[in-house]
Order: sequence, then C-alpha cells, then structure tokens
Amino acid sequence: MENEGRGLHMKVLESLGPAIAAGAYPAGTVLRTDELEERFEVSRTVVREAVRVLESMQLVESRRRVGVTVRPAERWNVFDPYVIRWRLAGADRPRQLRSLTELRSAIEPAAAALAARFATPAQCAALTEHALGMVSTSRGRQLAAYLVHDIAFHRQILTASGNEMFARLGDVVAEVLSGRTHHHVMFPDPDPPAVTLHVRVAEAIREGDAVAAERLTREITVGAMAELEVLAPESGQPAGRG
Amino acid sequence: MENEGRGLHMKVLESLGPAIAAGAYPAGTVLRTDELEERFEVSRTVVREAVRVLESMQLVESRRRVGVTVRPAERWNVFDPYVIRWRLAGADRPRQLRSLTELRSAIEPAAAALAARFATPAQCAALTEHALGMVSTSRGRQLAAYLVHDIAFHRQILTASGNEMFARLGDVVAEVLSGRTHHHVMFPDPDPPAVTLHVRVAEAIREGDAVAAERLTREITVGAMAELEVLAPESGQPAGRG
DNA sequence: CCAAACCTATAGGTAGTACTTAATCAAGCC
DNA sequence: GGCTTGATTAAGTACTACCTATAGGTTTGG
Repeated sequence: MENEGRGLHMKVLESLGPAIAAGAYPAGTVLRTDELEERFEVSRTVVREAVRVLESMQLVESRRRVGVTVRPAERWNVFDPYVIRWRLAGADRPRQLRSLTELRSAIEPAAAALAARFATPAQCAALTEHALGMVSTSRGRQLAAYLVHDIAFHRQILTASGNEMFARLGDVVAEVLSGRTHHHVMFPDPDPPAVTLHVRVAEAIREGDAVAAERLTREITVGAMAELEVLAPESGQPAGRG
Repeated sequence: MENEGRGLHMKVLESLGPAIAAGAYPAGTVLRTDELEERFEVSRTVVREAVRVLESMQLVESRRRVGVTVRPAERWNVFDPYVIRWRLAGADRPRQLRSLTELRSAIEPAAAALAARFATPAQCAALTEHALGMVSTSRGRQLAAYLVHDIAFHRQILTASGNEMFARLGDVVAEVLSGRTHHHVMFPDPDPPAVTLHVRVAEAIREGDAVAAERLTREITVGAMAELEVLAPESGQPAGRG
C-alpha cells in the first residue's frame, strides 16, 4: 500500500479510522466537529472531508444537532480496503484474519474454476511461472522471494477468473499472505506438499480442468484455514454450539 | 436502501457516481472542481466533499494542477455498496449481475457450512420459519411475499455464519434477488424443487450438518447461475477459450 | 400527563482569500 | 542536439468568517 499522507484530511483519516476500527470509540460515541478541529489542529473543511469519507465507509454517521456518531460494527463497510487494513492493524486482528481466510476459502476455489475456463494463454504462462518460482524458492530460507511468487500466483488466479470483484480481492489476499509470513518470521521453508499443490493448480487451469482446479485450490485454502486454527484456535466465533 | 438526498454533497454524489460507474466518463477524463461547482450549482466545499467520497471509492483521483481524474474500472472499489448499486443501475448491469451471482455461488455455500456449526437455536428457528414461509407463498402468485422470505432466508444464513464479511453481503444478495423478481415480473410461481432445497438447507443447518448444508446451498446457487445463463448467455466474460 | 411551541446546539452550506504543488515550457548548459 | 534548470501558472488545498437549517430538548399550556 503506497498512499500515505496525501492531503491533510488523510492525516485525520489515518488517525481516526484505525481508532474507530479498533473499537476505541464504542458505538454511539459522538465526536463533535469542532472538537476534532481542535484535536487535529485543522480547519473545519478538513475535518468535514475526513468525516465524509468515514461516513461513506459507514464507520460514522453525521447528524445535525447531534454530532458525528460512531456506528456499530455491524454497519461498517468491512470490504473497504481501508477498513480491512485498519482492523488488521488493530485489536481484532485475529477475528479479521479469520474472516479473511474464510473469505479466501470461499472465493479462491471458485476463482480457480472460472480461471480454468477463461484464462488466456498469457495468464496461464504467468501462473505456471509463479508456481515454478515458488518451487525454486521453497528451499534455502528464501521466504521473501517465495512470498512474492505466492502473492503473484494467487492474484493471477483471481484476475484470470474474469470476475472483477474476485480480482479486487487480490490486495486482501496479498495482505493476508504477507502478514502470515511476517508473523512467524523465523520459520523454516514452506511445506513441499503445499508448493506442489500450486503447481498442480496451474496445470489444471492450463488444461482447462475447472473441477480439478477448484478441488486443488480448495486443498490450499483448507491448509490456510488449518494453519490459522493453530494460531488462533476457535476464537473470534460467536458462542454457538461446538 | 433508504438513504437518499441527505446533504447537498449527496446530490452531487448520486449524480456523478452513477455516471462514472456507467462509463459515461472514460478512464482518464478530467473533471475540474470549478466546472463541477458550476454544473451542480453548489459551493466548492460541497464538490470537494463529494470528490473525497468518490476518491475513497477509487472512482476518481484528485491531483493538483491536473484535476479530478476518472480512474480505470479495474481500480474501483467494486465491493462498495454504492458502486454496486450504481453499476447495477447502469450500462453494465448484466456484467455486474453475473459477478454478483458468481460471488453468491462462492460465498453462500461456505456461509451455510459455517452456519451449520455456529448458528444459534434462535437463528435456526428464524431460518426454518422463512423456509416454511417460502413454501406457503410459493403458490398462487404471491411473489412479493415469497421474495421477502427468500431474502430473509439468505440473509439469515449469511449472518449466522458468524463471519461479518459474509453478513455484509446480505444487502447485495437482497438486491440481486429482488432484481431478479422484478425483472421477469409476470412470472409463474417459483420452482417447487428450488423451494424444497431451502427447506432442506434449513434442516441441515439445524442439525449441524455442515457438509449437507454446503452441498444443498450450492445446488441453490448453481440454479441461480443457470437462471442467469438464460438471461445473459455467456456475455460479460473476457475473450478466453470456450 | 401529553402535546405543541420554542430554544439553541450543532452540522450544513457559501464566499473570499491565500498557499502549495506540479505540469509545462523555455532558456541555458553540457 | 539533447538534457537540465528554472520560471510560469493552473489547479487543488487549506483557512476563516459568516450565515442557514434542522432536530433534540425544554418549557409551557391545555
């Protein structure tokens, strides 16, 4: 993510947004504009622009005679990249990570199936290239290089699906994958079986085998779910039956 | 959707947003602030607030000395509810509808599986209620009442999944379902097999059978995909191999 | 006890002004 | 001739002051 600090309203946004997303202001909290003006030492114009953006993310609601009210988390636009990043950076990172992994598990197999039908030869080539890149960097503690290929691989599948909504999840997947790598930093090389799966997915897509592509991709994502289960076992879920 | 016209900047937004989303302004088009000021007969403040929101949706980019530039569609936040609605209302409604249906097909089965594990008794009860409501309204041209139950049913599954991102897709699913009903308005009653599927999904979730819940829900969504295929056969996809 | 009128806090909106950045282009240097 | 450097200047950015509109609260009257 490259966009930082462009414009004063961004400064306010990058400060208020994460705070709200982290739950620092419980739902119902009211923030008056002149208070924010003072707090951030900016003019009303700037505050209002920031508030408008937060409002479009459904993080807050601005009403006359009341102020800027923080909305309950259920209303937030949890698909907004900013909101995702802010939540990922804040208190409920585990829950957000689980949600995103569940999302991946749902989307990526479907995307792979579509990619098997619609991927262009160029896209197939790129996919294979990244899969082979993963293989060649999977040994000898080249985690950084491995990660690059891993991200590119998954992003390529999402793009090749031809579904622009799937494609837009590339950034999210990238963030999850890189977050995972950076989390248990001093880890050994990735599992060989997982690497092999990627190669086989690339093959299936190249051959136009949607069923195989979907099944193999699902194997990858259940692996990701299992991995998550180790880090945050059964947490973040509502209190249902077990 | 209830929020209309609140604030002058909304007026601008509700006019510019759909236009951009419909492709009226090709990527790279520049809109100057003072031009917009004049066009909408509002002050700079208002224009800038609207632009800030469009910017947060990645529909436009505001740069000094250049103006407000329309971004290519690949950059748009296609998960933003406003963007979804605007695209659904505009020229590429078919493509958007296909994307959303593919999204549903990926998410809803996964959500049903999670719901089978985590749904509370109250949620199971509500689910069954709506399934039965669908049954009882599936005959005698009560499409409106049927639609209400249908939407509530799918929304309930997404909510009961315990994944807040899935839950937020409830609005989208609602829009797709109601759009479908209102499209071929003078239609006969819904297919009995489809209705039965919903009842069986409710049962599977109540019994905590994640596998069955997922499989049955997938049957529903492939039905939706098939239905879409009739209305917009193979359109909106990139030119890959067949 | 309830309803209608009033009060006022707070966001909404406009206008004018000054600052800042960066695209452009021309002059000058290598 | 081509590249660097600097001036020009067009556009967004930001601040201020002032006014308006609305809606939550309070008072008042029935």
